[in-house]
This record gives sequence, structure tokens and C-alpha cells, in this order.
Amino acid sequence: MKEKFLNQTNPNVSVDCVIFGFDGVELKVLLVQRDLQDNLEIQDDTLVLPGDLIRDNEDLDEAASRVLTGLTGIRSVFLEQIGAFGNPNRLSKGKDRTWLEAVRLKPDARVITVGYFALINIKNYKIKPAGFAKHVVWHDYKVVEELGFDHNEILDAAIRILRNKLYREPVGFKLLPRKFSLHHLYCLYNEIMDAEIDRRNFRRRMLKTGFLKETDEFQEGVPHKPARLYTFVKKEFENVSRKNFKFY
Amino acid sequence: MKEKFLNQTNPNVSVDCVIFGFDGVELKVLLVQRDLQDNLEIQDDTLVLPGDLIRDNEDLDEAASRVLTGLTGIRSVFLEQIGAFGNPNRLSKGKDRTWLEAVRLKPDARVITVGYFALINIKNYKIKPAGFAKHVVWHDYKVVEELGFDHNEILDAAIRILRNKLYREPVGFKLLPRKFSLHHLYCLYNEIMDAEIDRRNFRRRMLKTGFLKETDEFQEGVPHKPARLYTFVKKEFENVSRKNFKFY
DNA sequence: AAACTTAGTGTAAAATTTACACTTTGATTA
DNA sequence: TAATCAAAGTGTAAATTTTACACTAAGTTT
Repeated sequence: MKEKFLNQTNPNVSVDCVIFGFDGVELKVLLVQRDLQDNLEIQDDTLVLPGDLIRDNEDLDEAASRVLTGLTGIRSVFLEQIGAFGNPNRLSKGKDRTWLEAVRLKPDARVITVGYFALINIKNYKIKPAGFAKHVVWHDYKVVEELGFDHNEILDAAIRILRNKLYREPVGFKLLPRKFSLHHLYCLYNEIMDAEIDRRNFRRRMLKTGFLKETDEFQEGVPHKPARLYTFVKKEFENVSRKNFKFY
Repeated sequence: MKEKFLNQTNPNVSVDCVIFGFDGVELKVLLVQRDLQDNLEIQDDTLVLPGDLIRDNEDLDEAASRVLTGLTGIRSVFLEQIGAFGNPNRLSKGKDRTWLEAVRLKPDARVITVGYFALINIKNYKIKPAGFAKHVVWHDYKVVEELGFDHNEILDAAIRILRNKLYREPVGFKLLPRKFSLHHLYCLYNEIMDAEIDRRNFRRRMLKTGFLKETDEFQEGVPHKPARLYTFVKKEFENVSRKNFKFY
């Protein structure tokens, strides 16, 4: 069976989601194998970003949210647009064509996709391989392996934007559990910025931002001095473009 | 006659351009009155951003470039994507519907638009009211008047992005003639950032960036000491996300 | 020649950033 | 139970950057 919701689906516009998670060491991206439905004869293990055509009654953000929720069960989450990708040849690689012809009602339609990126707490949910995709993997974000369609380009754009935001907006927390140690946050920054930040300066400056509130709780089960846990506190966040603002 | 190029035009995706220019005092945006073609009976002086549906063989950037060139004659120019706008109700205001029904072959089609913003030297060209739009105006960017469709939203996004870029990337120059005085640049920064920057500090820091080269030429025809003119020099521009980089 | 207008310049105080090493705490092990 | 291990947690001095601020220079007009 080809696509459901045909009458309500826009054949020319899709969304694709770059879903980031942090396991304490590596920044991961959620990738899926394309769903071949009942086309068992096709051999295709290409990884792609989870995505879907948009429906006529939903906004772009809603479509991205639907994809994210369908895959992870997570509802309210950090989800922001990356931009639109519309190269006329973005669907013309061999395997991409094969897949489109097997699954899409209008396999030749020009499709513009709108990229989104999400930051989630990797431990907060179980991956549901239902719906779109049978195989779902958390992949190190430094992958260079070739994804389907133009998804490497979308992923690169997401990483660029994430790096730019990390120093200017309080977004790092979104990847952590509600209570976390400064060390945890520190590792996150090092991993995403691919840098080796000074530990003491990081700690002082991060605390100075006023976005952290200490709790009375400590790490448990570690074979050394347990670290204090903090929570993130929302506060009025003035316009980022204020010249000297640095998030951390 | 309704739209030309119907067979090659994608009814679901458009581009809209926020074209900025600086006249020495105010930052301006180029707005057009919708082209009603031969529908003389319709009364509609709503201003909108210049835009068009995309064609099947062109990339999004190319479509935006086509709109810009068609209107201004300018070819190579700073042109960057703002993002995609796809609210299902973005075309449903009364006058917008009237216009769509008069001009579009599929007036009910869902249209997602991709916003672009351009920075041009306002004096470098003559506006050509040919093609898309009969009436073309440079409007102060602080306008709050209501534009057609969701174009206020697109304009706001463009301004936000421009402000963020101005302090981090060498983009201000794109709005100036090839040779300009530091005062000219200073006014540009004050106008865009809606601030009152210290004149001496601005001068020192701007020169320190290494993007300016002094010429032997000076202002002419001014009733006071003439200012030296500078040119912008391209140099390797390292990744913006370097933590402490400030453009000026 | 005096008045006017904008161009162009320097410095000292304050704030921020950087580099850097030892003590504390709790768990494990000998 | 004392010693060891591993990561947590802390302070300071030097360098750099940012800020605030006022007068002289140059060319035009009156």
C-alpha cells in the first residue's frame, strides 16, 4: 500500500528532523532506515533523517513535531527550524529514486524539505520503531557516512546552528536530565564544540549566568567524591544580540 | 492572463525577498504593490515583499535571485535564506484571497514560502517596476504598517537575523558603496542596532578587525573637514562560532 | 579672519578573560 | 583500618578587552 492520507498530503513539501541526544560522552543523532513497506524485494539499508511529507492542515512546526512524537513519544521539546532545502536534484541519487518509486504515489514530484533540529534528553524515552521506520539508531554525530537524499547537508547545517547557539543561548540543558552535575554539562560543551575548555573557568562562568540552581542532591554510586546536582532555571532571557552576551 | 510558465511552476512553494538598502540615514526595505495584472476592477494597494512561485528547474536560491534581479537588475549580491514559512492560514486574509483568485491559476493551493534577505548598495541601481510589480517603494524598516500575507513576520525575522549577523560577520559593508567613510559605516551600525555606539571606540575596533583598507581618497563637496574613504577587504574569515569573535 | 561643522585622536580605570595546582571527599583495596 | 584512587571543588594574579570621556585639525561659509 502506498501512502495513506494522500488526499490530505502535500506532495511537494516535507520536513526532516535532526534529533540530537547526549549520552554523557558523545553527541548522537537519531537516524532511521527507510521504511520499504511491503517492497521486500528491494535491498536498501541507507540511513536517513526521520521525516515525512506535510499534511494540508498542519503548520511546518506541527509536521516536524508529529514526526518527532511518532518516533520518540516525546511531545514538548526543543524543536527549531534549520531552513529549507530545495535543490532540484536532491532526490535524484539512484537508491533514492528506487525508494521513491516504491513508496510514493508521485515519485517524480519535486519536493522541498524543511529541516528541523530537536534537542532531547536521550534517557527520557524509548525509541519506537513503529510507524515510519523499522530500524532506528543513535549515531555519533561525527559520522561522515553517506545518508540518503541531501540529509548530510541538513545534518551539517544543524550542527553549525547548534554550535552557534550553544555559546549564546541556554540550550545545552535541553540535552541533559532535569538534574545534572556541572561535569556532565562540561562534557557536553566539550563534545559539541569539539574543544577542551578550562574546567575551572567553565564552572565559574556557567554559575555566573544565573541559569543554574543548586540542589541538595548528589551523584550516587560513583567510586569517588560525588558531584552536586543542579537544575536549570528559566529566567527572562534578553535578546541574544546584546553585544557581549555569552551564554557560558 | 493568469500566470505564465504554469507547466514549469510549482504551485506550492514560493520565495519572498527582504531587500535591504541604506541611504546614509535610514535602513530601507524594498516593498511592492501586488501586481493585479489586468484586473482593473480590484482595489488593492497592499504592500508586500517581492516574491514569486518557484520554477521546477531552479533551486530556491536561484528563485530568490531571479526575483531580486528581475526587480533591481542586480546580479551578484548578498542573498541568504531566512527560513520557511508555512502556516496553513498564511494566505487567508480577505484581500490576499481576492488577489490570489484574480491572479493564480490555483488560488486555493497551499503555499509554503521561503524567505530570503538581500543586502544591496541602494545607489547601485535603478528600480525597475517592470515584471512583478508596478509600484515599488523603499520603506523605512521600522514600518509597522500591515503588509500582505504573512510578510510582516518574514520581515521581522529578517531584521532579527541581520542584527545578529552585524556584530559577528562582515556584512555591513554590503550595504555601502565600494568606498565609504568610517562615519558612513558608523551611522549604519547605529541605525541597524538602534543604538548609540561610542564613536571613538567604534573607529578603533572597526579598524582593528583588519577588514578595512584606507584609500588616498576623501569625501568631496562637504562644508567641513572631508573624511577619508576606506574599502572593504576580504580576508579569510574563520568560523563565526569562535567564542570571542565580535565583528566590530 | 572668525565661526561653524565634522574628522580624527589617546588614555586611564574597570571589567573580563586567561592560565594554572592543590585540597577535599567518598569508595575501593591491600 | 589505613592507604590509594578518582574525580569534585576551589582562588589568584597577569593579560587583555572594554568603557568612558574631551580636545585639536581641517576645510567651508559668512
